[in-house]
Amino acid sequence: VTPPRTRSGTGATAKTGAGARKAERRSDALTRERITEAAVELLDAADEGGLTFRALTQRLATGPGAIYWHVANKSELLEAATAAVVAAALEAGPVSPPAGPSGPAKPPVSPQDGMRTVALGLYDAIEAHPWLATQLAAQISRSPWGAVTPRVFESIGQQVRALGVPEGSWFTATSALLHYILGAAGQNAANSEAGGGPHASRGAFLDAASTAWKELDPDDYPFTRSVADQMRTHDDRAEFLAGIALILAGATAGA
Amino acid sequence: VTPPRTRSGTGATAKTGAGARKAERRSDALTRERITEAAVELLDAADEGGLTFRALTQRLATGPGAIYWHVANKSELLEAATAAVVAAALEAGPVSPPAGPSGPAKPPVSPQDGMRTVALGLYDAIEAHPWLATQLAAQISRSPWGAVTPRVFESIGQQVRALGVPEGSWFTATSALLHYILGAAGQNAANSEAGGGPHASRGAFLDAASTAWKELDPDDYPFTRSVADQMRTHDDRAEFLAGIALILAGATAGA
DNA sequence: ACCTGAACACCGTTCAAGT
DNA sequence: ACCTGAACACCGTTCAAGT
Repeated sequence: VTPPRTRSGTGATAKTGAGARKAERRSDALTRERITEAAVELLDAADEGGLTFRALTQRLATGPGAIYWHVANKSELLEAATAAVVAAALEAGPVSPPAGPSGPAKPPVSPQDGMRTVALGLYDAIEAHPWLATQLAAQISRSPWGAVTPRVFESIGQQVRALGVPEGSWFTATSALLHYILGAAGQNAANSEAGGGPHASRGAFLDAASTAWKELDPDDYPFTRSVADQMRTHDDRAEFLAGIALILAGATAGA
Repeated sequence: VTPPRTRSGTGATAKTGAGARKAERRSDALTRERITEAAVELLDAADEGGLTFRALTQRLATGPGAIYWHVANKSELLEAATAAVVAAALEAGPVSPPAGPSGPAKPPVSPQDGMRTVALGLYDAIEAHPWLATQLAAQISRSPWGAVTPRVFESIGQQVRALGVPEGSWFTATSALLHYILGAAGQNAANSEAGGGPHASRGAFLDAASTAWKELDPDDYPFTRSVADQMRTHDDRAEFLAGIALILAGATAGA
């Protein structure tokens, strides 16, 4: 009575129109991968609340029992969706994991470029899948022994090491970078999401926030007011990378 | 037909036994503060999932309609609970907000101590209320114009300024610190929570994680394996402060 | 082995009705 | 103005039954 535990696929992000797709083909068998793929699509379409066993059964043209045969419960499904998206985001990075039987030896990248690649890979994945930041954070703190945590930690950590951070600070620096990446990218994703379109009302969103900040009480909020413009005018990607650079400066300074 | 919008109280964390309390007194009127207080208690007792309108009505000895008269919906209730706990955590800090008609002038604190006080205030609040990290992160990214975001941002930012960080880096440094604090404290809270007791099986939790990390494939996970011990043996509070110091070192270095 | 779908115990929210 | 509580539309999950 043990369900099959197939390894989670890597490329589970099949792009489709955001609209609800009607029940379609169902000639091929139901697999853990197909379920995970559908889960990712539902999460992308309607964020957190979009993933429902009802919606899932409709999209896959089955009953809930069929899904529960492949997946233990909803949180396992969320873990699988997270793992799939993270794997896809990280495999393009400079630390490509299995590497095969030694391919044609990629050109070496500078440590700075390596770090940027990893950080932006996660940044872009979170922008494409806004639910990812929350899920990743939850999974990392809830089960550090899971598959996802070491995968992310390793990718960042290898860059930390390559950049010459002293060994005593490896854990601290990697943790700081990890938390910053998730937090900043998550915030950016929320900004991008506001208003539906990827860039439609993003400016309006930031304008509203900036304006609200400038209307705060000058006595209680002098700092926030003074920084309101800095927040509205910045380029998000550049700002994100500036944060990475700032942390790395601290990590290599000896701390 | 507009419900009253009383200002959210500051000290809403009334400590009570963790067990479910039976329906009690109900002589006094229902207020937004009393509802928020009960919400915080339910969240503390059973994390995220513990806050339910059913549980809330039972604890307050009312029907759901009564609660909906004071509070628009569940997410507003979560916002209020977050705001109350954050206010309590921050009011002890070095930047005490209204300050009254200039009291007896507190002894000046060094910028380093000020930063530590603010950071540890949030750290402790998150450890006492593990749901806080997620809620705060969600609220900060979803509505930067809300009441909570500027409150937290200001507290951290004033310390950043006091520490002599160049103005061009204020926003970046404050963001990095904020995300680090939420992430690291959230992770610590999850560790503490594992096993119910505050310190009961925390060691076991970290041991399990550390052991799992050391059993990873040496080819794919050299870095994670090498820091497995660093993660198990560290003192959490010291590690947390080391992260703060690391980011500040980067921020003051010129970045 | 794999799938079906009715059923169960919940949940947030509404709203006519009371005081 | 404030509260009651039945009702609604959902949700995750189970499980006897089919193939």
